[in-house]
Amino acid sequence: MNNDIDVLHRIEHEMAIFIRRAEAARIAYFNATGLDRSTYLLLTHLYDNGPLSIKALADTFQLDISTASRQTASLESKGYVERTASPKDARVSLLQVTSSGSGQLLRVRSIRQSFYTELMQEWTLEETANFCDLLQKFNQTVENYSKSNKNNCGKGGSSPDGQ
Amino acid sequence: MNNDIDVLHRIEHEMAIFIRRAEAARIAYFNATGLDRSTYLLLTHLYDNGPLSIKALADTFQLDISTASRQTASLESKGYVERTASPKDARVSLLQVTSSGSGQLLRVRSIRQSFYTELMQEWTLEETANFCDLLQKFNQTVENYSKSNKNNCGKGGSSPDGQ
DNA sequence: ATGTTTAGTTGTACCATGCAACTATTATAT
DNA sequence: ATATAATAGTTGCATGGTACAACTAAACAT
Repeated sequence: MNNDIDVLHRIEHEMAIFIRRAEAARIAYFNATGLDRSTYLLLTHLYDNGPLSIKALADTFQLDISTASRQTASLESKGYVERTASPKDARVSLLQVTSSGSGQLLRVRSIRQSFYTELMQEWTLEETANFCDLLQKFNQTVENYSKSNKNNCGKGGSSPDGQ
Repeated sequence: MNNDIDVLHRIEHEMAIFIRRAEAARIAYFNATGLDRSTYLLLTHLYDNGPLSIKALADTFQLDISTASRQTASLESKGYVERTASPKDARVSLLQVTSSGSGQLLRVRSIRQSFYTELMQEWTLEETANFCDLLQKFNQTVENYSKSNKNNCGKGGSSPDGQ
C-alpha cells in the first residue's frame, strides 16, 4: 500500500458517483440505441472472438452461466446470433454473430462513439487518451484482482466499485 | 470535437467493460458491507449536507422521486435516517442521518477504502491521483452534459456510459 | 375560491442478476 | 463396463434498482 489515504477516499467517492450515473443512463441508452449494454458487449465479444460457448461468454464477463444463457437466448430471439451444436461436445452450443447482428453492432458502436465524442468535446486529446489509459489499467487491475480472489476465497470475492 | 476517433473507440470499449464490472460487483459489495450502493451514497450525502428533502435527494442523484422515496423509506426502516416534517412546508419531510446511520456510514466507508487500497496497491500514488482527477472530471462532464440535455430535449437525455 | 404546481407515496412493470434444482452429456475411477 | 462425478445449459424463483402513472395532500397564483 503506497497510496495516500486522501486519494483513496476521493477514488472511493468518485467511483460511487460514477456507478450511480452509469445506472441512471441505462434507460436513456437503451432508448437511444435499442440495445442494452449486456447485449452490446456480448455481441462485440462474439464478433471479435468467433464462435463461443455460453460458458465461455459467462467466464469472460464474469456472469453466472444462467445470466449468460438468458442473454444469449434474447440475442438469438432477435436474430443477432445463431447457435450451432458443437461437433465435439453435444452439451455445447456455439454462438456466432449473424449479419443482422453485426449490422446492429456497428450501428450502435457508431452511436456510442458519437456520444463520447460529443460528451468529451471540451477535453483535450491528451486528457482523453490519458483517461483512457488509466481506465484500461483500472479494468485490468480489477480483473486480476477478482481472478486472484476467486482462487483464494471461493466465488464472488471482489467488489471493484461503489455499491 | 478535438479528439481522435481511436481514443474515442477505446474509451467507448473500456467504459462498457468498466460498467459491466461495476454491476458484477453489486452483490459481492453488498455481502461485504451490508449496505447497497444507493444506501451508501444517500447516507454520505445526507451526512455531509445536513437535513434534506426527498426531492432534493432525487435531484442530486438524478433519480425519480419515487425511487428516492423508496430508498429513504428503506433507510428509515433500518433506523439510519430520521424524518421530521419541515416547519415551513407540510409537504416536505426532512431527512437526517441518525447516530446509527453515521456509524454504518463510517464503517462502510472504511471497508471501501481498504478495498481500494488493496486493489490499487500496485499503482503509484501519482497514477492513482491522476486517475482520480480524471474520473472526477469525467463525472463532472457527465453531470454538465445531462443537465444541459435536460433543458434542450426534455427528460432522460444523456447516456454517459456503455449499456 | 378555484385551478395549478409541487412533494411524496404506492401500484405496476422492467431489466440484470444470482442461486438452486433440474436435464443431458461427457469424463473418470475402479 | 459400469457407476459416479463433473460440466453445459435451461428454467423457476428471488432480489435490487429503476421508471412511469395514478393518486393524495399541501401550497401557490390569480
